[in-house]
Amino acid sequence: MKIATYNINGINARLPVLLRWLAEESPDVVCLQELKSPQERFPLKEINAIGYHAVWHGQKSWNGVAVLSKYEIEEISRALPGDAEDVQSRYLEVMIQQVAICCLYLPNGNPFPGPKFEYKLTWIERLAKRAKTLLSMDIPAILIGDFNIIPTEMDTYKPEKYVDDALFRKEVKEAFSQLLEAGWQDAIRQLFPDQQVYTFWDYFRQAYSRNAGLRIDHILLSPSIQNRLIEGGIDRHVRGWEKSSDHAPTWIRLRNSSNNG
DNA sequence: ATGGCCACCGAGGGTGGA
Repeated sequence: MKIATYNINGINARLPVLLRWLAEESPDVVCLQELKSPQERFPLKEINAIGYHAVWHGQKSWNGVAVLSKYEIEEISRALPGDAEDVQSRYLEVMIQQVAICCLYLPNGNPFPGPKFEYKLTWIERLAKRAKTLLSMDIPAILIGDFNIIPTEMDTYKPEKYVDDALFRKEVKEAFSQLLEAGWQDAIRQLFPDQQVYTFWDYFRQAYSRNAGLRIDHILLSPSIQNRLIEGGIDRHVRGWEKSSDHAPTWIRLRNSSNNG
């Protein structure tokens, strides 16, 4: 089973890019972030037409998350527990093929310091709590999406530029490493232990052609699914397409649970 | 040090992204 995450940065503006990538790479499951579309403007017809089911949680102008799948999708939740007042569409938890998949769009948090950064920290605490519950359930689970976290210096082209950036603040890096200490595995780093790999390149200043990137999209595996990790990668060439998102699709392939396929 | 690019909404520039 091939599972991907892709911050699409406006699903209607990027629909040709999304459909082309789906046709070429044929992932089984795709977690999308930043739909930037109200619920009713999600392009379901086009997505169904190429063989994908979809569950989504839209929002006018900002945020919005979706899960596309060739398999049946059972929706578990469309809100991260812990704050009934939070109206931002940033979390969608589903069950696909006995795997709990948590599609998330973690708040950016800039500028630091300020209320947006505080919201980010609170959101991370809520996520950590949900992640802990999932671990206690001892089921195959995946935290996947745009974390807006640069985990280590290795994950940015220029660490010194990001010291006081909300993506690289120590509180945020610590929260990420605590998830790993709790038992979650950073699948992409596991597969590329010594290599600088990025998932995002700014639109500014030819960031993509200079490879001035960040690794901020992540796929974290619960212990009970880690032995199923076969391979993974970042479809960085998609970032070079006309009208592309500033993120690139990031994916892993898992062995089937019942056999070695 | 700053701004640069791109999407959103809505009808012009303001806001958010990372």
